[in-house]
Amino acid sequence: MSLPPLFIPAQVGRAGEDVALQLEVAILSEKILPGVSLPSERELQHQFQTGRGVIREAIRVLKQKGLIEIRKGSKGGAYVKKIEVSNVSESLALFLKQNHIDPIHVAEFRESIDRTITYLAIARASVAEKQLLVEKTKELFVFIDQPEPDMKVLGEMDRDLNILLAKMAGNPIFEWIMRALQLGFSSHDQTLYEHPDYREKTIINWYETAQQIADNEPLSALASISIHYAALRHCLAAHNNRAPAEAQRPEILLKEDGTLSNHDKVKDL
Amino acid sequence: MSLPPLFIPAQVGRAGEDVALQLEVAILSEKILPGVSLPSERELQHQFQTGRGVIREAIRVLKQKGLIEIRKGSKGGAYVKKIEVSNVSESLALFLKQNHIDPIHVAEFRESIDRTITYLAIARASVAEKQLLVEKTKELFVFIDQPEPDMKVLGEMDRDLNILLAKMAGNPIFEWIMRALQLGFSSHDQTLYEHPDYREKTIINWYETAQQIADNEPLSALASISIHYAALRHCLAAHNNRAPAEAQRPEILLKEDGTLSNHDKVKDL
DNA sequence: TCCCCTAGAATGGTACGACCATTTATGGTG
DNA sequence: CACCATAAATGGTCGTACCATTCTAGGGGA
Repeated sequence: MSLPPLFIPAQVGRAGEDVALQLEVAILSEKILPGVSLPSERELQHQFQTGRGVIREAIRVLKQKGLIEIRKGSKGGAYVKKIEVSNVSESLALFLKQNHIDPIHVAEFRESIDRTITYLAIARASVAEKQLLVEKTKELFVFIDQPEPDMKVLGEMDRDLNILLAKMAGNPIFEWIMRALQLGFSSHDQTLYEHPDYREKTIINWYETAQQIADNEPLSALASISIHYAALRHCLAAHNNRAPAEAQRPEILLKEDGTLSNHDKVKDL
Repeated sequence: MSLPPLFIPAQVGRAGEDVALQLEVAILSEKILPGVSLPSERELQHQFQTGRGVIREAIRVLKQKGLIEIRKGSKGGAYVKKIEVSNVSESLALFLKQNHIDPIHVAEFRESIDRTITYLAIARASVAEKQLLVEKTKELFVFIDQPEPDMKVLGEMDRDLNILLAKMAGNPIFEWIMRALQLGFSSHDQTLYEHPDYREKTIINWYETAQQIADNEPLSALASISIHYAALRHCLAAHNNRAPAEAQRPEILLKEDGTLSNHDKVKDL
């Protein structure tokens, strides 16, 4: 109760956006703190003087933005949470996905990021963190010589290693970028792990890089990274030759074919 | 019509997510192309065998993800669009806002990106592009010695220069990242332009960098960039000293104060 | 014939009410 | 004291009605 009620009635026509905006402001300005729930939908409905549908749509938007988390049942509701890197990464991943980025460009970008991350990690990470990285890379060795390794597990370990390293750089933006890249192209490093040859080399390379990071040898570590990406480029080139896959983007369909209804313009499954 | 109807009825309990997911897959797999609209809400309602509210919530999610654009009226509907950088930058900005990212981290990230971009631009851009960059940087000189420069125009020119340079790197990812950064922190480089001293130095530095790129002198160009960011760091440090702004994040409130209703836990306006 | 303008249709936006499903708290029963 | 049934709170779904906006087609006037 009380409260010059925090929220004011929404204007019609864009009530949804209005409500979402007011709630977002309240959250970002920390008038509602992480861990606390927003009022229930029915309560908000009263405060905003609007229909419940509007409230629900606004809440969906906030949920999508990663600002809140929704729980069902008694004591349920929309709980404010801290934005986490993983939430934000999705949009970049989506973006990269829909724009058909050439894997070679992704590799190039990642190499650039990786080099900086490595450099920073050597300078900033604690001895314990560096040692942890080495230990984690050691775990990869169980995959060597296996004829049929569990690619899912291997990919996940690789991903975790990359994120761990990014964290060690001590700059959250790098972690964000790395997570986004992993989300968008989890299948990416897979190409390297597919061939037993490359797999072994890549795993050894990971271990050596970690060791060089732990030993504070930036030049050696950067050299290892160069080797890794040279292998990746080589591998990608081989793939491309096998399947040139022109991937021409279809142009936007114009609407002059007025004879078709919307869902007739849709490609068949 | 036709169609083994593209979409299948949604399960209850999480129908909204289900619908959103199916629509997203249809869009990302290009079963529905950019510029074409999804079926109307009422049509989707039939295809998914669900209520209209569910459809609307799903559509809100897609809109928030930046996958579609909604138009009212006849021939209105949810039109698929290509994802644009603005969506990425919005979530990036949101992330930085709620997590109180240190500007120094942004600068660090940008420096890393800038160095790679410069390196690539020297290797890949055409002579004409490089000359264009030089010409554009020359235009900055009109701002030197002006006591009250139009910061808006200056900021815009700086932004365009950055994006132009990113384009010259010949890898779209760098361009997009640069655009996102510019949109997310347009105010960022402003700090450098605010002081007449730094302003002049920064402008001269831009020109020198462009010239060195045109002359294919990567090492000199990288040195110039280092100087630029050293100045930026210095400038940011000065700002921080003036306003330490501890910005302690309040810890998550626990729920043991069961006597208060949800909206009583909210801070007053 | 040509232009404008209005009426209708299509579509998203809002409101309300009912009921279901899930979760938590409460209190009774063994 | 432990366990379980019941009630209450809350999000999730459905359906209907109506409003607001936009496009289109057809009619009326110049």
